[in-house]
Amino acid sequence: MSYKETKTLDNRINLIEIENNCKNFWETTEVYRYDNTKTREETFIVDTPPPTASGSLHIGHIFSYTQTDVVARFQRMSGKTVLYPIGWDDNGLPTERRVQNYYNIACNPSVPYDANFKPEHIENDKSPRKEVSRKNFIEACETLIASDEGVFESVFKNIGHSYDWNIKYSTISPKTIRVSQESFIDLYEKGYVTSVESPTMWDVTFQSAVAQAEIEDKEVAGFFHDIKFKVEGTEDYITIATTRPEFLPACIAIVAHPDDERYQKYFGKKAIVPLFETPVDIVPSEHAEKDKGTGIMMVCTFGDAADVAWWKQSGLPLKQIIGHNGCLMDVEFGKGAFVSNNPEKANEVYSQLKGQKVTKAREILVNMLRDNGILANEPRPLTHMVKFYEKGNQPIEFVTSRQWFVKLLDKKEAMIEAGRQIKWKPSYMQHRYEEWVKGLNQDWCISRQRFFGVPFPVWYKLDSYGNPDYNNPIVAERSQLPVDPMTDVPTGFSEDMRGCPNGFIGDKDVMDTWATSALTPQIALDVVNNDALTIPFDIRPQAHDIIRTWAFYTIAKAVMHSKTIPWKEILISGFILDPDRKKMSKSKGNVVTPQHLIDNYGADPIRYWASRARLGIDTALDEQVMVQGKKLVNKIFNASKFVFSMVENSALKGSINYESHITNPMDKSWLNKIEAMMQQATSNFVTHDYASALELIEKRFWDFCDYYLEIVKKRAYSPTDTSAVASLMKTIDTFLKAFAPFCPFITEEVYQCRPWGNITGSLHNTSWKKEDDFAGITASNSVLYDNASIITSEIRKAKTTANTSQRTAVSKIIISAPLELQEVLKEGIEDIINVGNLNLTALEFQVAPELSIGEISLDLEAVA
RNA sequence: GGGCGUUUAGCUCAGCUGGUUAGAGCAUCUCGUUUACACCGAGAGGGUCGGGAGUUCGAAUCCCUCAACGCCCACCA
Repeated sequence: MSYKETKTLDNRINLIEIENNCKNFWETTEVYRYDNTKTREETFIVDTPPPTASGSLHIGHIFSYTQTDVVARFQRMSGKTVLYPIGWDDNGLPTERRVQNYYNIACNPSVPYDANFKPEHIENDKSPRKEVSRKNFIEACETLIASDEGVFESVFKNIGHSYDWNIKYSTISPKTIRVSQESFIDLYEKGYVTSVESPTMWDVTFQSAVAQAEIEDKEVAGFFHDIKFKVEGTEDYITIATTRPEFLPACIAIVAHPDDERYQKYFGKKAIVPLFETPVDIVPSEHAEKDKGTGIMMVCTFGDAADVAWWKQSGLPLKQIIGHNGCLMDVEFGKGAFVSNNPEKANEVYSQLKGQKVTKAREILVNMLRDNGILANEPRPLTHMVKFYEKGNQPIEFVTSRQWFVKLLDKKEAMIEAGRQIKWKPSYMQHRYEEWVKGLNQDWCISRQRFFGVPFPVWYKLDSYGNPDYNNPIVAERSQLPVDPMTDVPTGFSEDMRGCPNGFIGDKDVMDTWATSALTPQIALDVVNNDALTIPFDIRPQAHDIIRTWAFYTIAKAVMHSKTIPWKEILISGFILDPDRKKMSKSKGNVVTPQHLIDNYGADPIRYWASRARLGIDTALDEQVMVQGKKLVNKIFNASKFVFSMVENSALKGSINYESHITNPMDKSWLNKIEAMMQQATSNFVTHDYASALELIEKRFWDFCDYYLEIVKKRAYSPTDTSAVASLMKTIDTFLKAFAPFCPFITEEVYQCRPWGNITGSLHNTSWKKEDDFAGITASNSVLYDNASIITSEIRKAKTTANTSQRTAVSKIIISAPLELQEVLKEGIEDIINVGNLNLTALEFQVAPELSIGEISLDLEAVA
């Protein structure tokens, strides 16, 4: 497979054609294929983030993923084989939500499977959501992600990311499910994971448990309600301020600060919950603060996280009133924990609340309080922060349910230590990680009451009454994996025993999506199946918003599974902000999609834009930088074309020996700068500072176009010269490699059309730099070239000042310089005369003892 | 309330192991050019480096302090 038929550059640049040729060439010749036969030392491993495949990519993805690609490309050209997998994070709630909306269906596990059901997308479908079986729902998810992922794949290919597409995975594939279930079993066997019945943060919209990392605070308007509680055995009332009066029926205690003078006399007494006539203890507790509200508060099960903590240490019975759907459950006063002095009245009041949503119940209850004169005054408006599930639109509630938890709180030290062994770039990002770990106050709830995810490889035995024995789960054997306990059967049982007394049931929950994506290193290793490779990987690239989730959970799992770190370095990219410096997000509606920018500017210019940004720095979207990139790409094309024409014109073609041809001091002086550039760029790249490398290379490249090329072009066109032409060839070759990680398309095009040397494969499989690249062809310094460029600049300035054309001949130049410098300059006299458009006689040197080497002063005479 | 970051030309950003006159691109203005490139070239103007105080022979760079903005966390009766 050759790159293209005619190996010449077009007269004008055609980016679309170039991009298509490259994509085709790279794919058919497998330029980016990972070599599975190499050792760990010969391999560079990237723990690529699997993007959430539901929905669309935004320009921020392209930004950060391109930065990683630049790093990976450098490593590849440095002789490593690069394990650079790509995957899709397609399990979990985002996909379910998208599927629900796209096909207008909802999953109802009690509906039977319909083999003929085909999900269909109808624009603006207003009909009621069709309920389908769990299996039909999962199939619909699979259908939609297949097409979403196709779109992602083509964008990534269009932007030139060098993934090995053979190493592609998805987090819902059977292989991944096996890895994830194996992880669960390992943690279970180590005793790190347990199932616990306890109050959990619960999203009532999705009716699922959620984890601390998925919580987002939102500012919400609400009211303070001042409610009067009678103190039993006295005529006194105490006023309690609450934002959640609907929790009155679930009140378990009244607390005030132990030092609070106002309430000392009530400690040990009971307060009567109004309307429900429930006596509750008034107790001293640090939980209350003297100067907040009225200084005295009610504890309910559960108004907030603090209530949960207080309840756990109180030993008091649980009064759960919020159901899984966010409505008030059916409870009966006078029974169990729901004590009342007047159960009849309490039940009468509660009957008006039950089945209502929280907000409606609050409204009803407040009206009843007002009507009964129990409000000390009218509700006072306030805005306060309320916890939401990050993808939900109703506040989370605390609901008691059975969930699987990974014990993390006892491993904080180990996780902080692991974080310290990883090199964070930028280094201050490690702070964020440590602060998060230190602030962790809950274990990791990994079960979700959803459908499209990794099932728990667990069943429960049923006793003779049909009750599940949650304390002794039947965990799948590793050889069985992957399993779906809802359809697969545990060893020793048969399908007809499912759901029957003395039989079994499957765990119907699925895992938190992070429980699987925290295994991306293990998933990648599983895909390539090479025993020589292990964690830690070389780099983990990711954005800073998911340090608390993805980075944290990946470290946690690596520590728990193998007591090691998952990667040596973590590269944190910044965000793309919209031009008003606001974070781009779907909810703000300011998301910019990448494909039209790629279409407008071309892939290389977009990559240039991404590569200019430093790690960790948030950057405003600025198309001016893409314009700059486009100019650079255009210049690479044109300068190369120009050099090609000189090469075609000269005798130098085929294989050349640079050392014997590059003899002119001016050329050697220039190549000294090129060699220095490559050395510096290499050391920048070694620390993943691609942006500094690019800055350096770009600066030198414009220097090349503006000065060196102008200085030597006359000589290069002369039939007797070979040095300038050879030097230009070496220069172009070097720049192509230098720009290759940043602008893979244009550099490949130019490389393939190069009229010299043997071209056997892709530029991107050539070597970035060899030890002896510049042996024998560079001067020991660049004084000659530096001064020649200063003289060139001065001549141009003089002509511009004289408002005359740059082609005008200069009649005389007097250069003042120390003698040593004059000697150096005389070695490049021919080029200096050419660039000034002078006669040989018109250049004069003057001795200037006050100047030192490297300094000149110039007198131009009579620009004619 | 805690942690972290940012603040440099009209805009987007470099520079910050302290050292000549603080840089680039875009934008603005002037001039030029059509055999590498109008997706062009040559040049010019434009900044008391967020404010204040300090260390130093010397500070955009180091220390302190204040402010604005952003992100994360906590509180949220």
